[in-house]
Amino acid sequence: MTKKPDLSAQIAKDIRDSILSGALIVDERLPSEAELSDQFNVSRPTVREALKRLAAQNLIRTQRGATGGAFVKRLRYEDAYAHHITTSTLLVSMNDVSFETACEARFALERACAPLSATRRTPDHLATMRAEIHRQQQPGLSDERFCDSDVAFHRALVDGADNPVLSYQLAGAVEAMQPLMNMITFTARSREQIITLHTRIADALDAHDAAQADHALSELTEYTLLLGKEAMAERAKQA
Amino acid sequence: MTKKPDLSAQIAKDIRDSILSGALIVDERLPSEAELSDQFNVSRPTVREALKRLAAQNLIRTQRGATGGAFVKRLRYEDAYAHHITTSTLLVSMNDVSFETACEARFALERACAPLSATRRTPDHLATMRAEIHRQQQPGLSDERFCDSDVAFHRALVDGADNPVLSYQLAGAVEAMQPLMNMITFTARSREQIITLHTRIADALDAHDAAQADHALSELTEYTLLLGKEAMAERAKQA
DNA sequence: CTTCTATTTAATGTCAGACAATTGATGCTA
DNA sequence: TAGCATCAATTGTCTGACATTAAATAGAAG
Repeated sequence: MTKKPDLSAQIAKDIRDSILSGALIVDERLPSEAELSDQFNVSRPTVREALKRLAAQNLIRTQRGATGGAFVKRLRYEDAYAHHITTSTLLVSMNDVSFETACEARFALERACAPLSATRRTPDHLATMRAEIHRQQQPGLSDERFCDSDVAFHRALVDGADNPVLSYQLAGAVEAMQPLMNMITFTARSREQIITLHTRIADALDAHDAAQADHALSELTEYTLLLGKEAMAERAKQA
Repeated sequence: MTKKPDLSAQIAKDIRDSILSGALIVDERLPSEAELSDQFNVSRPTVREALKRLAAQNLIRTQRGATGGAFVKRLRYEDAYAHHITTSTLLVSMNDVSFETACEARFALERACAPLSATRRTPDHLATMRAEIHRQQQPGLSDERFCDSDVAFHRALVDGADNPVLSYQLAGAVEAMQPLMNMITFTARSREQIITLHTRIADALDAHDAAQADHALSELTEYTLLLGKEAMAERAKQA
């Protein structure tokens, strides 16, 4: 039952808890590395390792110079996004999540956004969606670019709900699917099908028609699952 | 436009990219700290800071001893959960996300799970939900405990969908709301109301009735928003 | 020959002290 | 007052050492 002491991890946990509990507030300066090593009775390198751990989690930022030091960082969506996406992607790839599971999660969440997006989408969101649809129609587009555009389209849909919490959680599900989507070979016919559905979705949001959007998204879910199943079968045959 | 070099951050990025790209696979051993300091032409403490960053992101684990070293870590849901939840919580609290926004996100996502949960929930999930409902009826229960039970109830609902990706993304939205929920004072009457809706949800899932579950969840959303609005008004009055 | 034990060894964990680089603050000068 | 040089505090980095851990190995006992 003896735990594994790891001073830098313990110290990081201590400070992290202080931030989480509100004992340390945003932009507050932590004691200097020298002071911390006194307080915790460890050497400066050990304190530094702890601080680097916190920095990796976007909990603090450091600044050099006379008035420098480590400061509690206001966690921004942009910073959290990158982390969230890589974690989600790794979770999917390292735990052998099936195409079906990832696909189901993604579209279930997107359908949760659709009604809100139908109400709140701005002309800007619609313009982005139309632009991506247009891009998807380009003849020489590689499969990978097609996927990129697909993600951009869906991101606009989600952002149309104008709820940053939703956007954040969704980003993980949408981006985590991309590696799986990239395993699909999109034929001209399947692209056409997808673009038709994208257009129906954009039209529905344009018309503030949540039911239509939901219906088109449902069809898109089914179709994507079918494409995935085909791609997996193809892959299995080659092995 | 001069960037800020920060060797340990750069090295961490290098290694992280190698993991993300698949150049380093799960359980593969990284070079020793001494070898890494040679490769990157930096000192061992700098390498260590980089490795600690990666460890904080659950990307590697380290092991002491003769055959020890740093190994690419299989990212587990349990590990990712804790990180995801603290990040989501901080995002909400540090960016002044309103009760309405967080609540809307949470219930929109839960409603996305409900149809799946109506199909797949096991007797185990139902039992958990019933147990939490029972707990919520206890007379002396503190508001905080009531919230805990509420979270547990909804977690069971989400887990009933039997989709780990969904559960993961949802956990962030549900847990991030807890601090906001804790600002609410639950009267006997409001608890009764919530318990009634929880019972309707459990009954609906029991009967595989997705429409009923959705309807009850919709009512619960409205009611929670109302409670939140009252709590915020109360709070504003006192200030 | 097998089994247990002691030793070796390679790795991470920690420490101490030093110097470099950065940057706001201070004080001097014109 | 404005501009400039200096100072001081702090993080960033390096060197070298020792402590701790745990597998592998060699040796002793049965």
